[in-house]
Amino acid sequence: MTQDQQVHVIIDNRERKLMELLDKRKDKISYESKQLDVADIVISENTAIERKTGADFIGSIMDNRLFEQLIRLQDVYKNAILILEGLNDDVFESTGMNINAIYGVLAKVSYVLGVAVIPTRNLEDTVIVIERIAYREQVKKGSSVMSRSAPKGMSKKERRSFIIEGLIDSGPKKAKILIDRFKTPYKVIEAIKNTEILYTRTGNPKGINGPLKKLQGFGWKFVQKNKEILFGKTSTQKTLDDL
Amino acid sequence: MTQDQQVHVIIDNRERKLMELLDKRKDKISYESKQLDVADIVISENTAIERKTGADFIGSIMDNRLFEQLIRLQDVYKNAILILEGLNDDVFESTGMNINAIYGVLAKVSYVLGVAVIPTRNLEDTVIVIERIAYREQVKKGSSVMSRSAPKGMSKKERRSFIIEGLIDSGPKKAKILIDRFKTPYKVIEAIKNTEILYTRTGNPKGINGPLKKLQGFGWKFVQKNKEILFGKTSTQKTLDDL
DNA sequence: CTGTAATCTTTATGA
DNA sequence: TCATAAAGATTACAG
Repeated sequence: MTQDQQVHVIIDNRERKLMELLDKRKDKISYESKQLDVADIVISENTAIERKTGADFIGSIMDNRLFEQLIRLQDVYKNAILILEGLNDDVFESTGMNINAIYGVLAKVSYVLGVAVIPTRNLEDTVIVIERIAYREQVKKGSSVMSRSAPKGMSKKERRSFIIEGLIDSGPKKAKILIDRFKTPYKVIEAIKNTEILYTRTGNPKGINGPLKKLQGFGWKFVQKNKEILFGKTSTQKTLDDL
Repeated sequence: MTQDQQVHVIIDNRERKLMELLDKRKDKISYESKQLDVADIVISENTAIERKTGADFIGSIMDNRLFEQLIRLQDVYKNAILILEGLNDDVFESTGMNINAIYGVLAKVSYVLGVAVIPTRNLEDTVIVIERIAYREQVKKGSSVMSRSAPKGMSKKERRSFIIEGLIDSGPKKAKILIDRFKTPYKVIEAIKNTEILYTRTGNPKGINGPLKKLQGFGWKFVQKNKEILFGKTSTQKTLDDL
């Protein structure tokens, strides 16, 4: 899969270094530069990022600007993200600030305020994070691929897709299509059962006929494999009988 | 802010090193050790922490346990916190994992899943974070501590057995019984379809009748739940027809 | 989770 | 119509 879809973000015009790095990734991500007064990077209507280096972070704690900034960020954008860049030993040591206080703030930001905190090592990594978030927000929105292990908070539809995914030879995409069309796993299986493989006169599989016919993405291989899995059949080869 | 009040937490009994460090801070924080199945540190009824070192973090991404763990954590405790301990250069370099993947996971955990991520440099710092969070929960907010035998997720060891496991109320053992008896997934589903729930004269479920009757461990709850998932509504309430 | 390879479906094209 | 090739999409697997 080549995910060459471009994403687009808005960068505060003071983030020069960041823009330089983004220029090197023009094929993946494009940006426009603006004067922003609440965030450093805007991903979408709902999502924006505040970027702080370790020193910035400590500094903004000291002069009490941090919470003001983050609260404003949250006020404007539903998904407020704080990228903490290069919060390493040096920063902890070079500042006269109490370590307890630093972690107290971190705890408050992430779990009381509810701001998503993402630590990065440097600006290069920050670019990666921006790209990933933008990709998720702009391209992958709504293709929730659930991991095969959480049969708990799933809705009935999700659970059915999940069952189908395990029951037949398919991934999440096809499973969803099938459940959307046939509603229940049993109906899906019935549909597969009632779908026939068409052969050419010379005996080569050509296509399918039946309930799955009108759906996109389901061909004779799919039917053959799943019939084998579900019903144990092996040879559906009826070449000469039809004549 | 000097905290005179003691705080109390529950630590999973495998976290020996952590307990050693906590022992040195007896005046600030007390703890009890338990076998926890969903978190590493429990702060209060609503708040619990999963602690992962950099290597743990990468490892749990690779074998897909991370999201399962975090979703369960979130499911049990309203405030789910992930402490990322020592996620430094070494970790990034020593693993063959793609950096994009690592940051993709971080982004998903913190801003899609909504788990509070707090980076620390080492175990000592982790202790500080635990203390700060406990202090906030217990002293500042006056919330009570104490345990809560967490609802266990079904013990699925090797999830690689058979596809019937996708059925809602079936782990490996039941799946094996069903396959042993009915051979193919389709036959299993047919068997469930053909199994009726028996009701008392007053309309309460009593037992089952049909293919699953003679198998051990399959009752009306199993049939009811799975019929609903597989076939949709189950108005199989036929109490008087049989008379 | 991401990136790449493998697999499958569909469309296009020539026999 | 059939067979093959190319293109597009999805799934499988490794890191």
